[in-house]
Amino acid sequence: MSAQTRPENARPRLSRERVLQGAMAVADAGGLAALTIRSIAQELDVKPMSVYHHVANKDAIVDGIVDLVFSEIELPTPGKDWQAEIRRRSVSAREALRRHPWAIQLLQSRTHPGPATMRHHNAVIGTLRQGGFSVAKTAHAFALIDSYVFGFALSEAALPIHGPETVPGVAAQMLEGFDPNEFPHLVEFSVAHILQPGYDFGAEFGYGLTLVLDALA
Amino acid sequence: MSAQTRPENARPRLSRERVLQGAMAVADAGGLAALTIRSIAQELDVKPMSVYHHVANKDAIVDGIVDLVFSEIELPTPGKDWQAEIRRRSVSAREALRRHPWAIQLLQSRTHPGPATMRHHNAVIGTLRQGGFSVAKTAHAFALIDSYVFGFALSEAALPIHGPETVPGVAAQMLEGFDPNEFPHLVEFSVAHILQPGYDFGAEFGYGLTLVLDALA
DNA sequence: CTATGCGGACGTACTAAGTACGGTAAGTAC
DNA sequence: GTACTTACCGTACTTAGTACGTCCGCATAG
Repeated sequence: MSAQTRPENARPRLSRERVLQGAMAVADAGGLAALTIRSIAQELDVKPMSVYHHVANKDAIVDGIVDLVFSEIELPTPGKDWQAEIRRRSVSAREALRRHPWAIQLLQSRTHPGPATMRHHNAVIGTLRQGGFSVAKTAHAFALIDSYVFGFALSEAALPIHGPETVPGVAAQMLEGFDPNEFPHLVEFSVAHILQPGYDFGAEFGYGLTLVLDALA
Repeated sequence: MSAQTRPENARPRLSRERVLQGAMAVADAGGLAALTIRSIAQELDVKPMSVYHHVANKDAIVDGIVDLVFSEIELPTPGKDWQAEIRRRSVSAREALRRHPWAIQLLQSRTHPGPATMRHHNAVIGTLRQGGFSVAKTAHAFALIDSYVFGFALSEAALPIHGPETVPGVAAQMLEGFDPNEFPHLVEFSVAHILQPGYDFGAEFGYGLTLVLDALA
């Protein structure tokens, strides 16, 4: 029998793509702290040092998975209605960052954008320019929109809330050790809003996005 | 001679406060990666394990310095003109995060707010409420403003730019390895705006802040 | 078929970091 | 003085990133 292919039950060959996908799976499951060379190797059913045949070092892996996240964001189409296109891309970006919250804190430290990141920025800028924005206005709009989108994702990820049922416990824990009378506005806000049934911070996103896009128009 | 006081040239006693100040100095100087127990100890002229007599673990140090950053933000005063007060606090917040850019990526993972953080949130919410915002509108405004402020700080910190003279080199490095024709909008934007003398991303902050505050009014 | 070369996977081991555990010395209360 | 407390430190264990060298299996040359 020819040995040109591996036995069916063998794992496929390692590759840069498989390393990055494995790394993303690890980060999704356990957060950035769980992302170690050893955990990635285990996820891929391989020994740690094998990973290094496909990526230079851990930083390259991190750069790679950040670009993977950008590749999940729907690109706006330059030439079409800018407001609708930017809205679609913003909603998509927020969803991507919700799926991969660990990516947010990496956005800051990564200075080696990958191809998906470049395509993304190019498409956003092109959509604004062809939507009638001058170069200077494009800069304003780009800064405002992305600050809002990424900032919202940051706030959302900072909330230790995973499902409505966890809200009361978290709120109680945050206030524990403090005198409630010292923070009357915070207490009123918690009781009258956050602790109400049906509270969902994520719903705020659309409200702010509409306000921002209208303000730019 | 009495030994009730240490010799003059001796370092002062360690304390939780000195540990946090030392940790902040280390982070300011070398970023989060440089923040290790050993580096903090060296900064304080002490051995590593001595630090642990004043803080429970490294996480407690991180929680502590995040709260220190919040303590540097000017609080808005409930009852006064909300727009002016929120603007002052937002400008102050952005400046604090520029002094301590490492704090941004920590905002996300910290779920144990300190007293300064609580005071800050309380003051912001109080200012909005007494500015005439309903509880629901306060939630909208709070989410929008803070998303913008923190998101802007995140974007600003993500730029590997430290002074105008470094811009061309960074831009060149980012495009290196890519075909410029693939990203025409990005190239136009870079050439026509970013590479112009006097370009300063930070100046965008005020523009977006005004737009956001006006939209809320 | 055998020999040979190459590249992917791996074993070992070094360094740095967090921190558990117990020791020691200086101060404090009586 | 004696006993207790507090602050500081020495040692050592564990987990991480990764440099270095080895081995094995496949592909191609002969």
